[in-house]
Amino acid sequence: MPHSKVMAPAPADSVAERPRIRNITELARLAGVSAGTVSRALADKSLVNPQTRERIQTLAREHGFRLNQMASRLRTKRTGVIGIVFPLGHESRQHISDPFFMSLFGYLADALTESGHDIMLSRVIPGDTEWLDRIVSSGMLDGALVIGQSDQSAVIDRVARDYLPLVVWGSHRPGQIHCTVGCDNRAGGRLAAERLLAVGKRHLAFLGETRGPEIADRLAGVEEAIAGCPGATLRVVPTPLSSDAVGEQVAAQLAELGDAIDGIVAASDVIAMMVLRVLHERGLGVPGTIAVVGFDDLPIATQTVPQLTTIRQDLAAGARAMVGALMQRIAGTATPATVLQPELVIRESA
Amino acid sequence: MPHSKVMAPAPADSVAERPRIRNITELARLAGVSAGTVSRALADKSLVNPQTRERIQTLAREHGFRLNQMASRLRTKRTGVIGIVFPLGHESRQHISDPFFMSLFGYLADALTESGHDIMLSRVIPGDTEWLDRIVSSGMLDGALVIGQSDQSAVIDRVARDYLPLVVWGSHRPGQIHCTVGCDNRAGGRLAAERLLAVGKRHLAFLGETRGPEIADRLAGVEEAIAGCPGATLRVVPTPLSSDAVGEQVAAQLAELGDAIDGIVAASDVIAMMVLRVLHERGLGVPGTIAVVGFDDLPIATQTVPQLTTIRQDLAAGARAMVGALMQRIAGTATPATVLQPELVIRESA
DNA sequence: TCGACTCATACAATCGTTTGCAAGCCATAT
DNA sequence: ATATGGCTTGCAAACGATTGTATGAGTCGA
Repeated sequence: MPHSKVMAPAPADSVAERPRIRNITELARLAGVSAGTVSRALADKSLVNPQTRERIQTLAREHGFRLNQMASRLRTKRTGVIGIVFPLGHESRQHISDPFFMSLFGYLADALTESGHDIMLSRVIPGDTEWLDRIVSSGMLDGALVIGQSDQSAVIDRVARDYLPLVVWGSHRPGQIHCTVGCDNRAGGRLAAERLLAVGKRHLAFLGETRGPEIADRLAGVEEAIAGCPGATLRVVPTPLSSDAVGEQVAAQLAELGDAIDGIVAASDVIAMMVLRVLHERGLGVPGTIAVVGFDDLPIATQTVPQLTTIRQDLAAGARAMVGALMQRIAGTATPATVLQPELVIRESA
Repeated sequence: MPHSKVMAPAPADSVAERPRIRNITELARLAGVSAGTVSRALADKSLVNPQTRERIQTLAREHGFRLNQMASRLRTKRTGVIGIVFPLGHESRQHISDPFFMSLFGYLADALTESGHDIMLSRVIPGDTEWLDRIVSSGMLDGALVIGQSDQSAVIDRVARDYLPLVVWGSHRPGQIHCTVGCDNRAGGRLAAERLLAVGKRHLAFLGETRGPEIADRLAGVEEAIAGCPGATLRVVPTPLSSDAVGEQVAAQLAELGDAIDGIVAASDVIAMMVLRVLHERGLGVPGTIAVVGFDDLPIATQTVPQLTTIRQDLAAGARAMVGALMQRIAGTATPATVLQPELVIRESA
């Protein structure tokens, strides 16, 4: 069958006038050299005569010629693409536009493009335990970054056993195989609770879904602080990190808690933001009646009313650490986990 | 089997034990067939005997074998990857984590993965006029989606002239070559201003950077409404959509405007949010003293205090329209622009 | 029993680039 | 004049999957 090509709506311009150069061989014929030479010239290899190189490069530019990446990547076995994945184990309704994910993603994107890599965002099919296997063995990636462990630590560990170029944002646990970068969530939780205790609050609630190690560690930190303060109490309320209905859920939870509490540690700024809104609607003063501490210090934390007191994770540094570790692993060197120190940022809500 | 013995999670390395299968030929030898047959079997082609097919698929699964995507894509000339780009023409400090971008991106990601496509996020080098050329001729993409025209309409048009699979979120202008999906920004601007006029405000300010067609259209709509209302005045203040220092900038601008205004049309919800925060700090009542209308109706619009009255763009519908048009264009059919109708959402701020 | 016909599989060319090796050219040293 | 060696360049074999065509083994009817 002949090549049936659909015609685009009549274009006509200078570039299209010249016969389209479709591959390196055609360009080679045009330049009067061999394909190999063109390849080397375009790659700026020193083996070709500077004049020839310049001539070929000019020709390529004039004809708007670009190398076919698929062929090149097939040959070199380097794709220049890094996968970024956001596992949604226990919260399949969690949206990709989750602010935390997006913030870290933005920093990662900056760091990766800086080092000349493209980014592929991979879909995670909820309920599938092979999600990471599919992604790393797709043959499209030089390496992968996973944002958040969710409740998928076991899956990640299994893959990490024989796939080196993999770095994960999350908590490091003893015996864990995969390389993590993340903050000391336990210390962060402790800081949050200590702040509330310091401003005189005694009856705290923790809002967060503790199935993943990160949030669990934050809760552990809170519990530690509580244990160190006689008379202090803690209620734990499972609240998903973010989803469509989380607003109403928070409202219901707070209504149920009633007057039993005077301080809240939210597992994330997003949850804290919803909490502030609900408290405002119920006419409860923040921080007077109930004080609130968030976690993450996302940009939105400064935009809430009142501004959010929160635990800062340095995501820019975290992203740099992740990319650095990944590059080492791509080069073949295993890397240890990185633990960043969280920091209490005092604003108005506690 | 004797007493119940706790099984250490059987190091499922039954996979790792066997010699690693690296390509289709090795798998073929193992299965005692030819490479071609394996290829067809894995692709579920009907030409192979069902038994053979099943046997090969099982073998592939046991050995954790996946096709090399690069090779496959080189051969078929289909990549299954769609590029998503965010041009940053006049606002190079605008961050990739811009909430509007991320919201639309989220919907696009959903729609694209639904249709079995991968997503590649491409970097735009500020100050480079070849950014889109590089992206579309990288050979990695089946098509591209551009989010926002910024001030790059000319560049986009030039590329669209001979690259069909390209769809852009933004405004449609007469004579424009590239296919857009977007809302009627002029109508949206008019709705916003009319709302302010309807609640008795007469001295309005428009906060937004009007170099791109979208914001310019919104302003045009506002001006239309003003023109239809004797005694109404308008001040236009160029405010970037989002960047690191935009908060302070808004503060300075509002301070300068002083008491000259009683209503604000913000070019986006993000700007509106900053405006609310600044007004609150300066003790100005919203909507009493100054009423505020945003644009976009992002999720954050319901989280502000007071909740934001804004112009809703249906991003979910927009994303579906973009992906639909792109699929048609990939198949070779040109598509017309889609214009969605914006809608006034009245909350508390105006 | 033989040709026609199916069905399943093997063969081999192809996608476009990269790269080790060989070959050609030219200048310099012997 | 010949050998030596440095630069350039050409040649051809990969990379791994896909697919049109050819081949071989059965099956069936006459």
